Amino acid sequence: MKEIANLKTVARLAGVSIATVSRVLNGDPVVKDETRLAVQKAIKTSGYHPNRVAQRLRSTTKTRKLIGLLIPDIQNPFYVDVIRGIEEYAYEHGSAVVIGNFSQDQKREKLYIEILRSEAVDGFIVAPYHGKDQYVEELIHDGHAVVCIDRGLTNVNVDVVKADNEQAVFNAISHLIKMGHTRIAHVTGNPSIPTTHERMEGYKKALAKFGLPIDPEIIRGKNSDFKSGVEITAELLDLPKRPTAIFTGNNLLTLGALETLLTRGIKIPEEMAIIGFDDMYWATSLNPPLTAVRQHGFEMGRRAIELLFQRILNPTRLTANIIINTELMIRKSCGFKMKETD
Amino acid sequence: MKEIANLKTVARLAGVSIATVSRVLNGDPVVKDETRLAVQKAIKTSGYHPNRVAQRLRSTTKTRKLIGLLIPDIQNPFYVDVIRGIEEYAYEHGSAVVIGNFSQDQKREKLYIEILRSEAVDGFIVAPYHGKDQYVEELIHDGHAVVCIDRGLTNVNVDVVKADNEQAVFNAISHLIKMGHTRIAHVTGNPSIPTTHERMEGYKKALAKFGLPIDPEIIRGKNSDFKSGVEITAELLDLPKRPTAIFTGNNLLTLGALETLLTRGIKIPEEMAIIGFDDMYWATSLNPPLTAVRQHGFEMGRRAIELLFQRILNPTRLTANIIINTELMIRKSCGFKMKETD
DNA sequence: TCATATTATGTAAACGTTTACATTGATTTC
DNA sequence: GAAATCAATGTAAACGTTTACATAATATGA
Repeated sequence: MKEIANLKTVARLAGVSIATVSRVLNGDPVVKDETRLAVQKAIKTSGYHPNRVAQRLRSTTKTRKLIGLLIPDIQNPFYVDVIRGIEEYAYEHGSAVVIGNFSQDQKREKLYIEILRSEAVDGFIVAPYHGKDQYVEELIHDGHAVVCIDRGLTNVNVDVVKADNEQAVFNAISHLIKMGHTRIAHVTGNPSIPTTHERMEGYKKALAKFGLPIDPEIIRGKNSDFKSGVEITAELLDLPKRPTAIFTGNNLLTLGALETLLTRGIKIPEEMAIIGFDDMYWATSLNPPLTAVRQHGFEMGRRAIELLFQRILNPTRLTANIIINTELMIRKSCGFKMKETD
Repeated sequence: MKEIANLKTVARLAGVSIATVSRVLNGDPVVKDETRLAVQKAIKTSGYHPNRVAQRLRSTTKTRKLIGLLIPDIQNPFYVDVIRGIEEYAYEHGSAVVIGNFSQDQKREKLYIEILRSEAVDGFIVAPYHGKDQYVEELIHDGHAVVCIDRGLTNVNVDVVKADNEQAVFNAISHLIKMGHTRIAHVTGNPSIPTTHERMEGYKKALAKFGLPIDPEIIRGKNSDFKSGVEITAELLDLPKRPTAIFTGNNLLTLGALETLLTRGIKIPEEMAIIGFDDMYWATSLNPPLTAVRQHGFEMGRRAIELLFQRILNPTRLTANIIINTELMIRKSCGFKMKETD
């Protein structure tokens, strides 16, 4: 390992003390221009780069440009968008991001929180495991800067950036109803995730508004993954009184549903309409192109880290609750039912 | 901020010195059982967690459980698989992962390398920007533990985990030829990426083996993204002498190609067959399901971090070059041509 | 001209660990 | 019974920074 330049090296080279070098590095206006120049030259020739570990250890006061990110499922492209939004902003500000992907597993979430704590990150962006999340609550309680994304926390005041889940699903279901559907299934996600309930609310309210009955038979859910989408769609198809449309609670469920419809040879949208939550990059490459609820993940990530930076600078400011609007991207997967009912 | 327990706190609580506490924490067998018990109790009651920043600062010798990951494009799900493989293993070993997504931008790659260096990570897993990558080479030269993934480095001996790109594409093209295709287009990726060339090699060798001509007109590429896939496929369709099959160089290009085929109303595989590099989770939900080359990204990630850990423990061991086999997943997107030639 | 204010720099402590070395008390050896 | 060994623990330096404080050099005011 090549011996690496540190403050001492630079100080020796410039013929000053390490304090002066440090001052130059931190832009302290007190140093004489002449000295500053000499130091800057020494920094250059020695190839010095500050050691962020030492910096972080030393100063509890300043922000030290490392932030922690806790993601429930990195396989879900929605979170990849979120990550990109966060990372983009972090990059612009010279910060690095440590990512913990806890795979919707609480034990794992806990371990990552411990690691990130002891890495002394400046703050956390978390999509909590659950609306009640003991570990995240502790984090906040202990005075760490925390911003929740996608999901809030019921017991605690905290900055949150999320989508208008209920409204989004309300709009999507309303659209299906206007298309003439009266028997609309809902493939829901993991019930321990707060968004699942919000989306359910929107579903129920839309049915209620149009005076349609709520049939528990066609509201089904296991997890929020591909496999559940496959299985539940199969169950729905086997029902004596089949739905004519399916609303899927996230992008993985959507793909699972599509696979089942495809292998069973069900025509979309003639035999089964479908709207999915999450408008992914592959939605327009599908045949037919998928009508989907678009969450602006990138934007959400960006807003979250902005909030986090603000909180780090001002730990006592009031908590904010940012709701990002969704868009219903109408394409071809639920388009023809209306004609049947003409 | 709640005052946080450190060695001193624990030492005071247990009535010993901080050295003894440290010894207990590191499992030094020299401490008396009685003392060990007392210390362990104090650790528990104080809620002590070691400060990884201080640990990392202090000891250059031991591995300090932080590894750096440099990814060219986190939007590409192939890399998400790789990340998952890495992260899974890291998690099992109590390590954390700092991710830098450099978006195939060399300046950005450089900044992340600097950050990760100064974070004193134990080692790096990198998919280099280019076969010649000055910054990664410097890293290796300076004695850091580095493993390359997906792409090697031409100038330097380094551990590499990659796919058998050439063979993979050779197989895919051979399959198309056996299906009766004689005019097969190749939508290639960004030419600065080493894998692009390896895949091209496989394409050319397959054509050569079957005595088919190589027509530059139908070998086209810009970048490795969705947009390029859309545009190049449109160009191919507008050609006076249209190809009957397309091979796309990565999953983003594939989706782009599919979108164009879809909007133009081209029937797959009757009017245009397609095989894509990268078998993504959405491949079976496509209509028709996509024939694709499967790279085992998760496995690749896992092997890479195994290599990295080995190298950290033994910096002088010979470099390894692990080639992970791919599989051609034959589905429905290039299935019917044979009949036409019957 | 001398005390005082100002400017620029240096000194040393601190952050929380690990670890070489020193110290203590007990035990063994001759 | 003194010397030597051993076991268990403590002391203090070190990692690379930042920063309060001390110091030195210079300028200011009477």
